[in-house]
Amino acid sequence: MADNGAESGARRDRATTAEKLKDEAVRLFWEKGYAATTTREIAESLGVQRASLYYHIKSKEDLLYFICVESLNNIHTAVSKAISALTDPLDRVEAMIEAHVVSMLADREKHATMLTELRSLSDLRRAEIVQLRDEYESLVRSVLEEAQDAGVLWKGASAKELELALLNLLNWTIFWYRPNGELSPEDLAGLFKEVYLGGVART
Amino acid sequence: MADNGAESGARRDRATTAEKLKDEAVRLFWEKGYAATTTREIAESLGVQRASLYYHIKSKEDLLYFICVESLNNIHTAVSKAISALTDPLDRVEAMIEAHVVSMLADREKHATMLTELRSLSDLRRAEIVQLRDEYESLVRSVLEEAQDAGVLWKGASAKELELALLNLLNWTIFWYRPNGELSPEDLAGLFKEVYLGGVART
DNA sequence: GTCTATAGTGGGATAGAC
DNA sequence: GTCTATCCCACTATAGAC
Repeated sequence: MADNGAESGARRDRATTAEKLKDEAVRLFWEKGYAATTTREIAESLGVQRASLYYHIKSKEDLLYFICVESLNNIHTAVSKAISALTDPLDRVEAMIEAHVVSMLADREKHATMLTELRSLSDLRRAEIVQLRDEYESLVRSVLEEAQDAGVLWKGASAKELELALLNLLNWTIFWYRPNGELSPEDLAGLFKEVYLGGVART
Repeated sequence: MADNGAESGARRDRATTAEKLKDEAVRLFWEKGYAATTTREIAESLGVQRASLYYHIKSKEDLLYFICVESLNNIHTAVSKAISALTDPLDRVEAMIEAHVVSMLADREKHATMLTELRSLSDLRRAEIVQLRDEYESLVRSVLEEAQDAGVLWKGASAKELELALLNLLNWTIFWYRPNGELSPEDLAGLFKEVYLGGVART
């Protein structure tokens, strides 16, 4: 019942203050944006004084940075794992879509914050996150390219173009998905697989 | 009367200070985010003192509000116009995709700001913008639904689901499109039409 | 590990001259 | 329509007691 979101209520109760801090930060960053979220609000949500935060973190930017790293590691791991046991190229594409959508929506606030607040990081840290993101996108592209080479995906566009179109189709979901809405992450993954692979025209 | 209907290409050179102010604001809002952009920066970019801004606007939020209204009016008008002369349901879907992509990318910063900074508006103004957005989305949905009714689009998903999938595919483009990149807005519209209508699987 | 208190900076907006 | 000068507030982060 209270088990919505990626991390169960039970885990949250046992979480260290540092972990609760990160959970609260990601919630507020997604709700209001990084720049508009104040350390005062984060402290209030946790029921501690502002100064106490700085025992756990060095700066507000630390929170954003760790959120971005975790987000990309999580989705990269989830997708790698989902396709690792499969050999059929089209099966791998479908498993990738499913894992991407389910992982992204299970940890929706974290992924959304990573995808939209990159610009708020310092140059150095932003470059690090962009590299992690590029590595993940390379994985996606290679799975699509293998399917093209196997002759089961359209070759009228480059693998890069197929990757851009696929990530377009999947990622925008974070802006309108609601955990208690009509469509589950699995429903959405199914819809996107149909649309991406089969198209919607019926003549 | 003298101001009426000034939408020409030479508009920028003759733009009033109020118009230049809005142009500069949208550039900065998209680059750094609304909350992270200061009125000091906007004034500096225009080469005026901070206080001078307040002759033209009542508050910083005014700028965001007017940007959002313009953005939605522009894309709604562009798409309405593009489909108005067409009767074939599939032609209308294709023209809608083309007009949405070209309009969105021609005015990229404005649309991107509207789509990502809605949460920074006051409750009242946000509700107004959400309604404008809903009206545009209804137009998109009705075009898709007519094509379903005509038997030329897949009926395995609701018109609402087809709409969500289509806007996903198109809108995320604002995050990676670069005006001087390899792909023109027309190229991208073509790619998205192929992917959305025909799918990418080839068995 | 959390507290009280505050330093130090930068923010949006206004008053009134020209 | 733009200027100089300034108010007042909110922000991040730190110092040092407990």
